[in-house]
Amino acid sequence: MVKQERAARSRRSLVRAAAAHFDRDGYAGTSLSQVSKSAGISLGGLTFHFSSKAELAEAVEEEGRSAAVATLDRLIASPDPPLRQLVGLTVELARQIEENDAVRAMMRLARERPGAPPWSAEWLPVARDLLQRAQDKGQLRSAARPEAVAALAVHLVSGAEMTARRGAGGEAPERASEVLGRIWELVLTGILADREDAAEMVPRPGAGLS
Amino acid sequence: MVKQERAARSRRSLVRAAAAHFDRDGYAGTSLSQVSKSAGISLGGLTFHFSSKAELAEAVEEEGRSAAVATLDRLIASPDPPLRQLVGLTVELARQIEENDAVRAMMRLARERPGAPPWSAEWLPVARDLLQRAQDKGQLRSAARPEAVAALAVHLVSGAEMTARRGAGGEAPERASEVLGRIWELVLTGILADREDAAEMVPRPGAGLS
Amino acid sequence: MVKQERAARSRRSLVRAAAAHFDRDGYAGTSLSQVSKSAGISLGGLTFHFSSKAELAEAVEEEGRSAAVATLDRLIASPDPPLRQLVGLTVELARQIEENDAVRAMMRLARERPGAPPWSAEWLPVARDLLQRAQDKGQLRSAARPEAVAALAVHLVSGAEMTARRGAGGEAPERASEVLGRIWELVLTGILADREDAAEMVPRPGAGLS
Amino acid sequence: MVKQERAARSRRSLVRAAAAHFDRDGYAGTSLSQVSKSAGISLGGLTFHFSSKAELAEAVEEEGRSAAVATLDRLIASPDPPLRQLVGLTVELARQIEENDAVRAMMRLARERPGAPPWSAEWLPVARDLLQRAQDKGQLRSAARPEAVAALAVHLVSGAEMTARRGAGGEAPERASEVLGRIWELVLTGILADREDAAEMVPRPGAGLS
DNA sequence: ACCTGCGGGACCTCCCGTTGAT
DNA sequence: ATCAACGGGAGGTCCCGCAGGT
Repeated sequence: MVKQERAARSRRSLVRAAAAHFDRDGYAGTSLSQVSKSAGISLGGLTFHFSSKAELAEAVEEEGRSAAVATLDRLIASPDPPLRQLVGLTVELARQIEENDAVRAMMRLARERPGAPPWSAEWLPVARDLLQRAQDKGQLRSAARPEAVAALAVHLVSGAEMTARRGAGGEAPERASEVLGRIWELVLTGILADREDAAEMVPRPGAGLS
Repeated sequence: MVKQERAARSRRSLVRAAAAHFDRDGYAGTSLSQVSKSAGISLGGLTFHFSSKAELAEAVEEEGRSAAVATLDRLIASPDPPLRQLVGLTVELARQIEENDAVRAMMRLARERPGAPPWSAEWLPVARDLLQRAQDKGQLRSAARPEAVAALAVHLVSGAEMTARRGAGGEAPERASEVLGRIWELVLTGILADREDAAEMVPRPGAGLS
Repeated sequence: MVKQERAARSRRSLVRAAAAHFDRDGYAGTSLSQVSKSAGISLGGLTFHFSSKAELAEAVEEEGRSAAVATLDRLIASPDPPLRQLVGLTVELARQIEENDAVRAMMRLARERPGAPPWSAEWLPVARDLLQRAQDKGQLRSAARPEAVAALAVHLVSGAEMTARRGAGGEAPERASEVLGRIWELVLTGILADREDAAEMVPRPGAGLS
Repeated sequence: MVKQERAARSRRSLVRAAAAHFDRDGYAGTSLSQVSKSAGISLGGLTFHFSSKAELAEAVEEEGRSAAVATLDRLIASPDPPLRQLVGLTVELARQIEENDAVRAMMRLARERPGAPPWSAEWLPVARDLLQRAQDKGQLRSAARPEAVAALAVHLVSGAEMTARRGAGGEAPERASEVLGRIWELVLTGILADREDAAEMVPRPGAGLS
């Protein structure tokens, strides 16, 4: 019993240390010896818990993923209207990205590891569902097709991750979640003073350099 | 003369091969021997041109950066209105990201290498200037402050990079630049059917989980 | 327990093999792969015990130094008169130099490695002390100042090292310690038949080519 | 003609630079690129003059050797008595060792390069001859056999080299040639106050640790 | 004839991820 | 859960050709 408790604590501290390293240095840039040193566990001990580097990375991914989906689950349980839920979902995600090493590590690992499923697969279906319901309730402009808004959401979350990652060393620690909130206000109502101009603002695909 | 020509060709093929590897595997995940093999140049030859991995990475960054700024320079020379220029700028950037290994590699390296200036420093000032002029001409809604729109643009370009990167292995080769175009159409005119609802869609910062 | 024993044996055989190589080829001329091969330990195993070449060299130096000072300690514990102790000290040192790879390697490494303290610092103070006592007891000629005799001892030990080193490959395996003994007999009593001639035998410093 | 002059100058500056490096870092520790940089000649140029590192080392050895034998030749032409010539010979050698990079490099290379003839082969015959003549003239004590004195001379020159080499970085730049002079004064007349004690000062060979 | 730019591999030191013996 | 050892590359350097210009 006591042994198992100690083992669980070791495992947790290994995952936590690994998350920090994977987040900062990526998969290839992280060495197991660094992780074991940060966690205060011998390299042999690390091997006992995770028999390979890939396995450790998967544990970190799992940790981050579950933290993120826990947030999602809490949010979609709220009684808010669907569109607000979508916005809240991305903003909360951004907050997790800012504050949780494992979440950032998970996103980075999902990108860098070959064959891993993209992280957006976890929440995109939810987002699409919310948007469908928003459309059904007439909250969306007719031109705003759910699929396009979902793509927008993906782009914004990507941007939030970059903002959070860069902000760590910058002098202006602007919070990614707040930036994202301001962007949503903008996006929801639109940028143009005159909506009629929109058509000629976007270059036609394949048109080359105007 | 002949020598210099051959040297220049070798150098170029090294940079090209390195760009592909850095793009795919990142800085730490790329080995010089792989690069030299891909380029068909011996490791000694690589060392002659680039005395360290960091130097090679800098050359790749420079290559990608100059390709990108060349595109920017061409765009801002057009007589289009500023807002359209901004949209075109991001869309053309996305196209470069799709098509040019070196540009993708440059963006990735700029993130992964410590101490490197963020790539957005190159085009953000231009974007801010365009937005200021758009505001002066009354093209922006009063609520759309230039700084916020610039932040939006950064997020969208980040998202375009991720889209382009993921698309490489996916089954749906959706072009990042086209996706970006559709997103801009959405964003310019807004998402909400009723603009009055915007205020209550975005959670107040610091409010926690609503 | 058994593990630690095996580890100690591995370590020792590494140090022994390294001593032979450092002695023969010097610091820069010795490669770790050669050492690991000679010791019958894989290169990775070597790295486990000594994380760098410098660290291995230090272990070899320490090994040789301790062997030498052990000899010194045994000698100065004898009841012999001081001058005889000094002679015995250099002769025993010469014997160590002949027979012990680590001692030779230590002396060579102490010369070749930048920043390392010269080996003579270890025994010169002892020699000076012996000479001072010899002078106090009236065993030295008045012209033989302790400092000068100490310098002579240093020269002779240097010469013994060279003799031992060259002898390894020569056809005349003359033992350095025996040669040194004969030299001391000579030096103690002097070379000249007529001591009065000494003054005009040595060129005055700064006189150039007489 | 002009070409050849320039070539000779290049060659000389290469040898000079190489001497400094070989002296400081030894054969294995010296890289051709460093030498070429110090000499201000391209690496290809170096290869033109010396087609291999060994060849360059031989040129340096030759340079140092000829400088040393020139000194010897000048000395043995003097009308001094033989013993004084021997002393002068070693002292002048020490002076060369102090002042001439190539001489120091030559001595080091002669030790480090496998198969090279020992440098003492160059002057030992001369020394032996001088000692024989000194004995014939009755200048030596009967116990001072020429062969033993020659061995002493070799030891002293070895010691002078070490003194010169170590002195470079020390705080007391004591000149090797002056130290050697004082040692000779000592050695010529002897160290002991009472010559009768000599027999019991030197341990019998093979006696082990007294 | 003299020198250089360019390129080729072999190797070196160091580190990494992993595995048995205990 | 550890200690000890392994083998495979990593990045980097080295010594050396060889085609070509001056």
